Amino acid sequence: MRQDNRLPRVLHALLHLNEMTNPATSDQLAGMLNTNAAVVRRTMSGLREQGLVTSMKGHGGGWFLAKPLSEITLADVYEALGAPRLFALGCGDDTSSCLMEQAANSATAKALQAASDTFIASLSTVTMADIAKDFEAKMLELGLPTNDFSYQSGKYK
Amino acid sequence: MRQDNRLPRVLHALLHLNEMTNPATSDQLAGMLNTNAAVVRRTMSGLREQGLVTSMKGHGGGWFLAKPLSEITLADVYEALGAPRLFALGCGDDTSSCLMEQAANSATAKALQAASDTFIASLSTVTMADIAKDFEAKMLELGLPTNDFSYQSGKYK
DNA sequence: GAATCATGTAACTTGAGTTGATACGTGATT
DNA sequence: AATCACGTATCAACTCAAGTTACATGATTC
Repeated sequence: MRQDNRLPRVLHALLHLNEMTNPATSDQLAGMLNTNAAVVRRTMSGLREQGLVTSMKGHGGGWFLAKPLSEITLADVYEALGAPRLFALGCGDDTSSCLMEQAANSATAKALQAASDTFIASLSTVTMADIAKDFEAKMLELGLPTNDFSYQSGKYK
Repeated sequence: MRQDNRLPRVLHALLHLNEMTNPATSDQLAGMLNTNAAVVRRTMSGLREQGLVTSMKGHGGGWFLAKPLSEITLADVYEALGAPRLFALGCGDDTSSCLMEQAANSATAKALQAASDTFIASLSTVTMADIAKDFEAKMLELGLPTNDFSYQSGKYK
């Protein structure tokens, strides 16, 4: 399967939304994320349904945060995306009548379950605000003004 | 992407090999794993290279264990398969010049790394012999003789 | 109220990678 | 010499995110 990059993508989008004063259109976000508007709408729709962001139609419309980043954990975002399949690995078919196969599948499933638990737990401990803080720290480190978001030739400033 | 079931499949195969007195042909294993001989050969080739199993050509040839199950951990098997990609999720493109994207990708990567570490650690603590023991326990529980491996109409006995 | 902007959504194509299937070469046994 | 079985290459099938296009709907502006 091709890689599913929706999670890091949406995290990226939320960071940008946090820095904007006006709603960002799907086209603007698409430019930031190097994709197109339809993908943005499709991907962000889950976040809207979960109340993480709001979208408005018409002139001056677009996307904006529905709550502060400090109240959004990475786990919230992952869930809002529909908790997409985490693993490329499967644990076999559980309908087999072979006891050996059941034992093999069960052993695989246990390891995957442990990994999944760790993943969710890891996401739960981090808020979007934490990521924003990391970003700002790096900006300072590079000697850049933290209010300059013209990361690519000022294209989206 | 389609799910990668090589790990549970190979575990299943190893359990069967452990119970056989003669080498198992690829065709026999294919029957046990509900696939075909070419897939078996392809999938098992990594295990042969890592010295977990041996294969012999010609009359009476086939696959057999190169070491006892107690000396094979699930991590060994996973590595022998080439440590196939674990996640369906990606952590984004790390060549981006956008610091926000880097922060988003980094946060995703951390969670994936933690999950991967847990997965490998979990695999490392279990040997194939442990799985075989689980299997035998279930056989006893069901009141079946532990030396009866005719799990499907005695087809492979 | 007409034009424009922007979301909402559907339909189709593309791309990556395991799996399934077939074929054929090579070595070992009888 | 015939047969068995592995070793390997090739090709099609299937899955699902991502890319793309198109069009309907609603909100704003003039």
